[in-house]
Amino acid sequence: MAARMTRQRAAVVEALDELADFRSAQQLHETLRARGESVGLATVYRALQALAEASEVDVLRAEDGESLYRRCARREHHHHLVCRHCGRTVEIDGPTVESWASKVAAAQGFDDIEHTIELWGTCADCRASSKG
Amino acid sequence: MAARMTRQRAAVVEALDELADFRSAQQLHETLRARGESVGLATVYRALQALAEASEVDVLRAEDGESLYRRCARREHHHHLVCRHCGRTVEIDGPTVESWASKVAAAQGFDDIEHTIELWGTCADCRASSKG
DNA sequence: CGAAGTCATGAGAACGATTCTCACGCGGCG
DNA sequence: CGCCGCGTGAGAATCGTTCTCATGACTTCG
Repeated sequence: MAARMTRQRAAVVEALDELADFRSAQQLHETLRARGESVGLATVYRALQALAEASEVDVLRAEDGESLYRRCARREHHHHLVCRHCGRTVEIDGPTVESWASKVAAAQGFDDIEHTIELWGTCADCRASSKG
Repeated sequence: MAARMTRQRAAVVEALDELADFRSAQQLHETLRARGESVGLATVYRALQALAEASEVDVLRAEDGESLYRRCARREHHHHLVCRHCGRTVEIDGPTVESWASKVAAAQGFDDIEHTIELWGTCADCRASSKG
């Protein structure tokens, strides 16, 4: 049942493992190309989709709507603080937030609650280089 | 400097005022068509863009990436609890969440923090009709 | 080892939302 | 009332993503 492990999928996973930060499918595709690991773009998308379904990677949407992927350290529910310039990512949790979210939603009679909580900012490095 | 008030823009604003919930540009376009208020799709997009810039409407991204627009009661920062089926929306604030977000971000050395906090769920009505 | 079946691949087409182009027309000031 | 410039709209263009379909790579079975 598990997805067949092919050269291409292995390459995608490997690339994700090395890049600690959120990357778009297209960026990953280019990275693989640059490395000589030729993989079709469609395959990259499929691999990412499969990984996302298996909770092997986290997905989030950049402000322009592009999907970004990342191999996270923990598979449990968590959120991210992401640098909007370089993609640098810090995993965070917010137990307070979680309970607040479900409380609020329940109070309004809503069910099947999901929440999107992402923080975007400029990391110290990017701030330094833009001011330098 | 202010945008020129044309029949088309007025129509978009009016439609937003009547529809309390988040709607996509395309839905609004159809609504206007249906009413006989013929407005080009491009114009709807432009109007919404202008309104969003002026903070006259709130924008958020549906799970599939489509942009949804809504005329909110308050112009101050707030969040939303949205029914993913019908778009029904409840405005919420989370003072706790706000401070948590900035604290966490600052602790990591991030600047220019923005946060995305949206709650998605199924409202009571949609739950009833899907179970009926 | 070889055959057959299954699932993966990849190039390009298709898609859907959004933006752009550009000729034309309305809005508002003088 | 007339001019100038922004707004409009139809369709083309863009861009990320998904689909199609012929081909290729494993697996399993003989």
